[in-house]
Parts: sequence; structure tokens; C-alpha cells
Amino acid sequence: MAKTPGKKASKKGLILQKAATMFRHRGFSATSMRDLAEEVGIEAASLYNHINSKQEILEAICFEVANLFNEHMDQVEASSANTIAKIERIIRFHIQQMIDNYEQVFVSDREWRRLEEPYLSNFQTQRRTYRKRFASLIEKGIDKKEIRSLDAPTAVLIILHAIGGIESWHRSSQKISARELEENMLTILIDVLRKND
Amino acid sequence: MAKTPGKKASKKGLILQKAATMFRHRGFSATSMRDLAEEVGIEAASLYNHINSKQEILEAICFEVANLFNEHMDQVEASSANTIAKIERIIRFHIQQMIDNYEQVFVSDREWRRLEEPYLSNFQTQRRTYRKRFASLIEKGIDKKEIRSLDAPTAVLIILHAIGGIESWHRSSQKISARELEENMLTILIDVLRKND
DNA sequence: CCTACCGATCGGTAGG
DNA sequence: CCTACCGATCGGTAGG
Repeated sequence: MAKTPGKKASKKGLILQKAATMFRHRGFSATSMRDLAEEVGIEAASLYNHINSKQEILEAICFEVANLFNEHMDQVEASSANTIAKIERIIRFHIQQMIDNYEQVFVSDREWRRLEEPYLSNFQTQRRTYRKRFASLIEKGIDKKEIRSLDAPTAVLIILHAIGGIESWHRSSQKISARELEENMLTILIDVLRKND
Repeated sequence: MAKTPGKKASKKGLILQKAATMFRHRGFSATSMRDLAEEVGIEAASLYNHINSKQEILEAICFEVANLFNEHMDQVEASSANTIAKIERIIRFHIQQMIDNYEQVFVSDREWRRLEEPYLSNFQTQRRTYRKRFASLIEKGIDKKEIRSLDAPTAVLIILHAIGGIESWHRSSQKISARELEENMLTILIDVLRKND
């Protein structure tokens, strides 16, 4: 109610959405505000009625994605499922986001390096914290003998980056379905963790 | 003997090496020829005595890496090891290259998108072909019951991107040793494939 | 939301 | 390998 959520909000939303698509294709640095404006359907100068700078657009994309994953992690940690089920939920969420929210997630994952301080450090810290929470979950699973003995930080590294591989699936011409991809990937990644004795 | 390999060759080598480091940090688009020149220790204009364009530098880096991996794949395919040993060799090579030849491999892996045609298509084709060869090896292992039944293209996707996760290790402050990382990662990735019945 | 425009910087060339 | 410089384009602002 405080801010009118009418046209102004949706135009900013459109800018962020178009920006995500363009940043993914060309990269942040190679995308010009003029190209973005054209895609949005206004003049470059008019962009600045909705956003303050090019940097701010990148910040909005990166931190929206970071918040999304942090909040999901909160939910999972607060749930009462067993450890391997929690991890499965997290992996599934990553896969689904990489499929359904591809542009934003990709940009957040690959272009966050172009963030300026202090946002860069903030983002890196959030990222590190998220991975530590994930690794802790795996450690707990190992302690409870639900998960095979392995180096948890390395496993997190592998799992998260493996999911990033969905990018190649998006670029692939002869795609299997998203549903199939999700199941194939989940099966393999869960098998990385599951004890088989 | 044909080309004198003295100062001219090593200066070009220096340019490529410095460029790889800068492209990794700032990205191809955000790296200026002036910044690169300063790093090399000459004026921007002097760069053009050794290379023809900024694009050409990126091409040199990307295709050198592509050739390296293709040639390794040739060797492995020609060898007489069993399938799982061949795959282990390939994975180990990827891990080692990602550790020892990090700047170049990273740039080739992340910045190839900035390549212009016809190099872009050429690179993409090489990449696709390499992955198909890798997937074929996995398929063969499945047929020979050396490898568990899984979707080979998805497994390749996971393995290759998982290894890309070594990037996070490079950025990490509290590093385990390269040797440990290699073993942790290899163990986990081979366990993805190995039958355990 | 536009026209008009700013200073800075870009990749690259001419000519020596 | 340098000085001097090119046209193009950049992110962003002024003023309406």
C-alpha cells in the first residue's frame, strides 16, 4: 500500500527481466544501456527514471536470487525431514530454479563478479555462508550414517556446479524434457551421497 | 627453425598469459587493451605488433585449450586400458588442468561466448564433439557392465561442470592441498559411475 | 518519457 | 615500440 505497485513497478520489473536475458547472452559488461533500452522499448535516458545505474540492475538480480535460495534453505533447515530428504529438497530446488528461473539464476551465478564493493563482498559472504550450511547438512548426514563418508565441502562444490551444467541443456538442441533432466540429475547426485552398503 | 622463437614469440606468449589472467578476473569485455598493455609493460598501440585484435587473443586462448583436451582424448581413446580407467584418466586430466593451467582453462570455459563467428560455431562444435566422445566412453562402460546404468549425456554434464567447481577452490582462503582436492573430487566422481553391486 | 548532450573510454590505425 | 590520433560508443545528466 505504501508504494503504488502499478505501471511504475511493472516497468521496472520489465527492465530487470530484459536485463537478465541480455546479461546472460552478452554478459554484463558487453550489454549497453542503449541496447537494453531498445529491448524495453524506450530511450536510454528514460531507463534512469526506473533505476539509478547499470550496477543497480545487476545488484537487484543477484540479491533477489541470493534471497530466494537463503529463504529456501531456512525452510528446509526448519523442517523435520531426515537429512538426506532435506538435501534432496535443496538439490531439487536448485535444479528447478535453474530450469524455470534460468536467466536470473544464471546471471547471479556467473556475473556476480561484476558487482562493485560493498555489494561484491556482501554477495560473496552470502554465497560462502550458504555453502557452509549445505556442507553442515551433509556432515550431519554422514554422522547419522545416512550419507557415505566423503569430504563435505568438495561434495557441495561438485553438486552445485553440476547443477550449473543445466546451462548446457538449455543450449542443447535435442533436449530431453525438463522433467527427465531433473530426475536424471537428481538420481545421479543423490547417488553421490547415498550409502550403498 | 622456420620462425625465430626468440623475443617476439615470448612477448606474444607474455601477452596471451597476461590476457588470460585479466580475462579471468574482469571478463573479456571489461578488459581493455590499455589495461592489458600496462600489465605487459608497453603502450596499447604496441600490442598490435604482436597480435591483430582483441578477439584474436581470445581465439588463441580458447582454441589452445580445446586442442589440448582433444589431443588428450585421442591418446586415451587409442590406449588399451579398460573403460573405467580411461574415464578416470580423462577426469584426472581435467582436474589437473583446472588446477595447473587455471587461467587459460577458466577463460576457455567461461568466456568462449564472446568469440565471434565463425570461431564461435567452430568452438561450440568442438565442445559438443568432445562431450559426445566422453559420453560414448561412458555408454561403452555401461554396456560392458563396468559402469552403473545412468544417462550418459547427463553424467558428462555433471562431471565436467563439477570439475569447473575447482574455481571455488581457487578463490577459497582455507585451501586443502591440490593433491587432496584432486583425490576427493576423483573419488566422488568415479563413485558416480562405478557399479557397487 | 524525450531531446540533446557531457566527458571518458573504447579498439584500433598512421606514421615514424 | 612510441606519439598522436581516429570515429564510435559508453554510462549517465540536464532540462523540460
